[in-house]
Amino acid sequence: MNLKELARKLDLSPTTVSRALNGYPEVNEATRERVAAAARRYNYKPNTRAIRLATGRAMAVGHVIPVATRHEIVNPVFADFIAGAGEVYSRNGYDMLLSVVPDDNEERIYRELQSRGAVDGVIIHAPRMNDPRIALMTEMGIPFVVHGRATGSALPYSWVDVNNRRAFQRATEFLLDLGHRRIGLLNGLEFMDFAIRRRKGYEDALAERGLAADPAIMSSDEMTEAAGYRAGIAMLTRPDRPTALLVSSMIMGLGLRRAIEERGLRMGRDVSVIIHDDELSYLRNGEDVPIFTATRSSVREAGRQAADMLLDLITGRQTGPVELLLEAELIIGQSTGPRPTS
Amino acid sequence: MNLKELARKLDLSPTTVSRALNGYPEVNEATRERVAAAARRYNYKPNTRAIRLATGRAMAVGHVIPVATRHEIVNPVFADFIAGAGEVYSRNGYDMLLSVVPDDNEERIYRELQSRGAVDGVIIHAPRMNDPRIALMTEMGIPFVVHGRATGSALPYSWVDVNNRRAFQRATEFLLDLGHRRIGLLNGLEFMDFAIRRRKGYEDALAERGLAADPAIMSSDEMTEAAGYRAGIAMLTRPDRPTALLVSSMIMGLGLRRAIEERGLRMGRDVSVIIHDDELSYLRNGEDVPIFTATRSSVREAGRQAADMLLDLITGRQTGPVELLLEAELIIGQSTGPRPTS
DNA sequence: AATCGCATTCAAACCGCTTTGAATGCCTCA
DNA sequence: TGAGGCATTCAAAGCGGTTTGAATGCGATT
Repeated sequence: MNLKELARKLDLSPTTVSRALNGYPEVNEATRERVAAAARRYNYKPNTRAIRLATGRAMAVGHVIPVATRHEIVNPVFADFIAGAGEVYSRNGYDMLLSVVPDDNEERIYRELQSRGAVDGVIIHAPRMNDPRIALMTEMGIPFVVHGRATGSALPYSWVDVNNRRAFQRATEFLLDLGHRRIGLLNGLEFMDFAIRRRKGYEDALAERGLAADPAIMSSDEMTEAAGYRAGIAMLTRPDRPTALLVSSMIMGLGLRRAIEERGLRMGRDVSVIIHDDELSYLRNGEDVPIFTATRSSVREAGRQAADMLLDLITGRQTGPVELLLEAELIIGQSTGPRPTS
Repeated sequence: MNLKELARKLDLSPTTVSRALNGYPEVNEATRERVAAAARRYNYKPNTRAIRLATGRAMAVGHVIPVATRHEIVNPVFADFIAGAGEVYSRNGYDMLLSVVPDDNEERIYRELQSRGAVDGVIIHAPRMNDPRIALMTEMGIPFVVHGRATGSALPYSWVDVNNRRAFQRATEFLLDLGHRRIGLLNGLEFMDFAIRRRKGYEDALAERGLAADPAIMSSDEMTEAAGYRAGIAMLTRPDRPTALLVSSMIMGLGLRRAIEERGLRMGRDVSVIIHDDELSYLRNGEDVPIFTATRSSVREAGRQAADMLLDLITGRQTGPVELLLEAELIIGQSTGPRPTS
């Protein structure tokens, strides 16, 4: 059952039927009702493909998921980010298009999505420093929202980000207040923007108390369990081992905990740990009592906000760059305590 | 740049250009090359919307990701499964459409995908016992592949699954061979098909040695870190605590390890643990030496296989139900040892 | 020289909707 | 009575491809 057929049954032109169903004002109310009834009766559903071609809108949003070619790693926060964004899309009748792409091949995919007219807008994931994608998107003229920011990018753009600098600054200050002086950092890869900002926050807090960051107890790596373990072992076997550590993710924190326990130490007593908690649904930081003291910010909520913002840009409800900075909470768990005396 | 324009530049008809690009045989080779060169030069990409309308094919595959309404949990294996499937799709020019849906609302979404003509086929995730979606898909006549199986479904259907029963049977036997007699199970939710099969394998192995499964040391829950911890604490505080545990996921295993260590026990000495390892990219089971003894099967590979199978069904390269049972490896790590004498 | 077959190419219809510009009918007002 | 205005409906032209059926040109065959 298509529009033409339905129109014939009603003895109306396709034009009128289309207008009746799409709520145009120039249709007689009686006619509109007749059409609506027939549409219901014959179970008419307009063909999406035709609508898209006719209107020129894709009614779809693209998410390009870069897979680190180096280690084939998929960022675990995507699942929850996308869950949040997906809610918003389906509420608004948009589809979500996912492209999984080796991260050395992203530009081609964006260009293709654009020229094929497959999407009306795009979410940029995992921005790096001076990320070239921002210039690319701007040049292509596709509405886009960045999840995170790209330090060094001259152009204005829309983004949703957590205040990573502030979060890690506060976390560091909290450790300093507990008396810690030797505080290590287990960071993500430091060409990722969020990692740069976290490091900045950490260094700023130390500097403010006249402490210098010690590269020997700062690491930067993929945020996996194994990397957390590896860096943990390396730092904790040093004679001048840190008494506290800042960790960029829950998963890394689990690896670190393994290292701590393997070294016969106790987390929260011998070594204090603060992680960043994205509130991944399958990896909650404890239930009533948090396992880790953490800077916390829901990545699912970020997904919702970014999707909302993007739809605003696509539909023209908003123009020009929009920015949203979410603050992370600092929640106190069992993994921190005063500097051990000894 | 569209087809008409490109044709004009080449001084050819749209027909010929279209055929040249789509590899039809009736085009002169010289012409084909000329067209290909021009397409490259002008960066021509056929408009997806138009192709879809003209051919009636969506050139897209749907993945419906159910989000557990109870706890809002996104299954962490999706990310890697989708990474695997996505590779296959993009190699074949298909798009991947993701719908994130509360799990009580799935049917409507499938019907909609179908009637809107948004996809050519669908992957069914996380099948449950007697899963109604199989009958639904069959009735709607959409090609589909199930990731997993649905015990109790009478209809034939295509699937890709791990031999979960066999994996857990072997794992249990391995523990029995190490002298363990009191072996617990930390399973996923037991309306999920894979969980039913794992339990079956575990019970079969016990029964074969004349042992009965003890419900007091069997749990079934969401596969989160917290649930692993909770079940671990519960079982390990029993006077007749198990000396070995089978765990349905790496993440749960991490929670269990936390419980073990908190109880002052040592994993691999006081308590043996075998997990199931999906080889999630961000959660590798150790690097050279596995942390956990594990039944191992790559979910990313499963994603590739399922996608391949689905495309075969869509294009008609395969008809009728196809089945693929992947065997899990049993890899020995540091989390198992002989039953402690005491 | 006329016919045929083959390799190429093309014009036009079509996919199913939206949208523009025009037409129709009826009522109102001068 | 005729013009103007308004409400309503319609025919036809897109959107950008694919596909059908016909046309063209040319060498080979009779």
